[in-house]
Amino acid sequence: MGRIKVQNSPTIRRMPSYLHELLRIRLEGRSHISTTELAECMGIELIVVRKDIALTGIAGRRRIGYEVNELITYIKDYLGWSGRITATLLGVGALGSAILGYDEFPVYGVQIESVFDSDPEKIGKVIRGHEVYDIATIGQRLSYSPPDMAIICVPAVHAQEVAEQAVAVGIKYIWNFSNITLKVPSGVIVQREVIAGGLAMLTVKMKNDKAGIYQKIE
Amino acid sequence: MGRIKVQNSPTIRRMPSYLHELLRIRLEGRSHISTTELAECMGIELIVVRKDIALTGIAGRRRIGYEVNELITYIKDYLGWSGRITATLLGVGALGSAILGYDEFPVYGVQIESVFDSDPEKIGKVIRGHEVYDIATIGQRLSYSPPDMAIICVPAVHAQEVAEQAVAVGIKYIWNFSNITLKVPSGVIVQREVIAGGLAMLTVKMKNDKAGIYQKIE
DNA sequence: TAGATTGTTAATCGATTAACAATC
DNA sequence: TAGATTGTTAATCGATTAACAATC
Repeated sequence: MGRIKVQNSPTIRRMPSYLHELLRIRLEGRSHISTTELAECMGIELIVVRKDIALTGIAGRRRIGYEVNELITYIKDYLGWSGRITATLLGVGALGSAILGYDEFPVYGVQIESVFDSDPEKIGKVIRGHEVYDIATIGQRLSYSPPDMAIICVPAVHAQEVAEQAVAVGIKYIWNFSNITLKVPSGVIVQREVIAGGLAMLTVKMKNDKAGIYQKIE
Repeated sequence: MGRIKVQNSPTIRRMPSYLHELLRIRLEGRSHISTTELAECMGIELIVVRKDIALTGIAGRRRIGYEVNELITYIKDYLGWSGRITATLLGVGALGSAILGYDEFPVYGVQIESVFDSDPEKIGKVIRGHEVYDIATIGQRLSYSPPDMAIICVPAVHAQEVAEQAVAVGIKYIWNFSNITLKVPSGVIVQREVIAGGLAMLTVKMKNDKAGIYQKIE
């Protein structure tokens, strides 16, 4: 059974918060920000922010700080959020619907392209602008050009089965909102931890076979 | 500005998963479980599970393992989930509604007692069995006997204001689902991190003024 | 007994924190 | 210049991992 280790996971957990704050700061029209100020407005120790920002590899200007746009780019790169991630939502119950309505996904580069459910009441209906497809048709609809990620919001009893279907069509990332640990083949990354207040995905960085935030990979 | 430090936070993050798994195992009618088996079925390293379980202070039986019911009790105690936590839900939009419908809250001892919103369309309506009250009446309704926790699901622009109202009525824990960092008086614990796949609250253990998972306390 | 498991102690590793150098 | 800030190196702390003792 292989495992993946998440490196710098505390830093990775904080990164989305920096990103969120920076996006807010950019909206205010600010062009530069110092770690001093960022630490102050986020309630995090200065040295922590400094170390985290340093990890992105960005160069700052002494006495001035970092260019906001540039820092946003560096953090996105660090998190692997710079490219667009296409996603399919599997299960559009209460939580799935809330996720579908989360209007900051585009900001983070996540684009939900399709929505599936097994409830005949929902199939064919349009929810938040997305037509709901029958989950039984997932192979037929997605295997030609699978999205990067499946967001699993089905009840726990169906989660494993649905995850396997997702893997079968070639999906490589699973964001698992169900209550169970999913067993998927090696190479598929299952993310089970979520940071609310941002609904941020935790980026997974591979390492060797050591401990950390694990997912069983079989 | 004071700060709180979370001790053993990696362990605390894992505890709800153990709890969830144990509840499942108990439903199967099992009376005992070994860390070997628990580690195997959860995909976590044996030694990690062993250390975590040891932290709860439970005594096991060699060659047999731990009594499932007892272990559940010890983990709940460790997390501070043994007593019942009363809660009020502030904001019943898509996410709030999903939270309201989360049927495992009672398992974890969280009891949502009241629901507030500011939308005239929703006030007075009954959503998932709860009458929605006007958020403007929160002081009048809750200050006599405030719940332990406020679950904040209002839009980011209102989150700070709503948090302050919650604090004003005497609420001591805030579970913040909004996108912003809340500024609250010292002594109120704001939890911003959530583990999905369990929607588990992260228990906060106080320590001295060192680093860790912080919340600004002012 | 042998082996599976708990229980405990020590070693290692990595994250946090402190201290200070560099410089605009 | 003085001071604010970045940048860097070292020290400390705590979590993970390894090793092994105890025992049913």
